[in-house]
Amino acid sequence: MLIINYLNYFFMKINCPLNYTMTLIGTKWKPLVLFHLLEGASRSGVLQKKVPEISNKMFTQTVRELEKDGLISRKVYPVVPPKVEYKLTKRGESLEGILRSLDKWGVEDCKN
Amino acid sequence: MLIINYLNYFFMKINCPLNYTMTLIGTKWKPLVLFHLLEGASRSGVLQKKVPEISNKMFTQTVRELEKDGLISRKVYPVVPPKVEYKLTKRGESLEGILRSLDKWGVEDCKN
DNA sequence: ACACTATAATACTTTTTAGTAAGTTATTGC
DNA sequence: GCAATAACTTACTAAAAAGTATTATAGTGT
Repeated sequence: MLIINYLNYFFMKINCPLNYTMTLIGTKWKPLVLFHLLEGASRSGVLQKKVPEISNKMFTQTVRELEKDGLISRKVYPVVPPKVEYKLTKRGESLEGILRSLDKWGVEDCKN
Repeated sequence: MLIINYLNYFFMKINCPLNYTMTLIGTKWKPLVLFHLLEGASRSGVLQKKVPEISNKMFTQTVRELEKDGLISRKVYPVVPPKVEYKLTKRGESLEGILRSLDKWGVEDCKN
C-alpha cells in the first residue's frame, strides 16, 4: 500500500501537475489555513481562531499534514503553557498566487 | 437540510470567498475536467479520454455538477448514436487563472 | 490540593466522495 | 434479430474526509 502511494505520487507529479497540486492543498481547510499564514507567522491558537468553524481535531490534522508536506514549519517554544508558532516555508509561500486567485475569484464571482 | 445548505452557501460567499470557490471546484476531478476544456469545446467521449483514470460514473457526475453550477454548458445533438458537447461558460472561463496557476505550480514544484 | 493555561492526541461516528459492475436507450448496418 | 455505437444511469461497495467528545500534559497562581 505504501509503495503504491509512493509510485502514484511520482506518476502524478510527472503526468498531472494540476492533480499533484490538488493532493497537497485540496482539502476543506488547507487552503484557508495557508491563506491566513500569508499574513505572516502565527501562533497556534491565534491561527485557529482565524478559522472559527474549524474543529480542534481538523486544525491539528491540517497543520500536521501541511508540515509533513513542507508547506509550513512549526516552531515550539519550551515554555508553559506551551507556545507553538506556524509559518509558511519557501515552498508554502510559493502557493501565494494560487491562494490569492482562489480568494479573488470568490470575491469577483460574488458580485454577479 | 436544503435550507441550511442554501444559507451556508450565502454565508460562505460573503464571509469566505476562498472556501466558496473551493466548494465549486474542490473535488478530485473537477479541476482536471475544467482544465482540459480550456482547450475549447469537446464532445463527451473525447473529454473523458483526456482524463484516462476517471471512471464513467465520476465523469458523468463531475460534468453534471459543473453544469449545475454554471461553469460548463452541455449541448446535445439529436443524432444516433448520441453526440454531446461540453464547453466552458463565461463563468467557467473565468477560472482559467486558477487552473493555470494550479498546473504551473505542480510543474515548478516538480523541478525541486 | 486544585483550577487554569495552550496545545494536542485519541477513540469513535457520521458524512462525503469515489469506485465497480451491470444495465438502458434508440438507431444503424449487416 | 442482433451487434455496434455514445452517452448515461443505477445499485451497491469502499475509502477518505470531517465531526464530536473525551483525555493528556506540565508548570503557575491561588
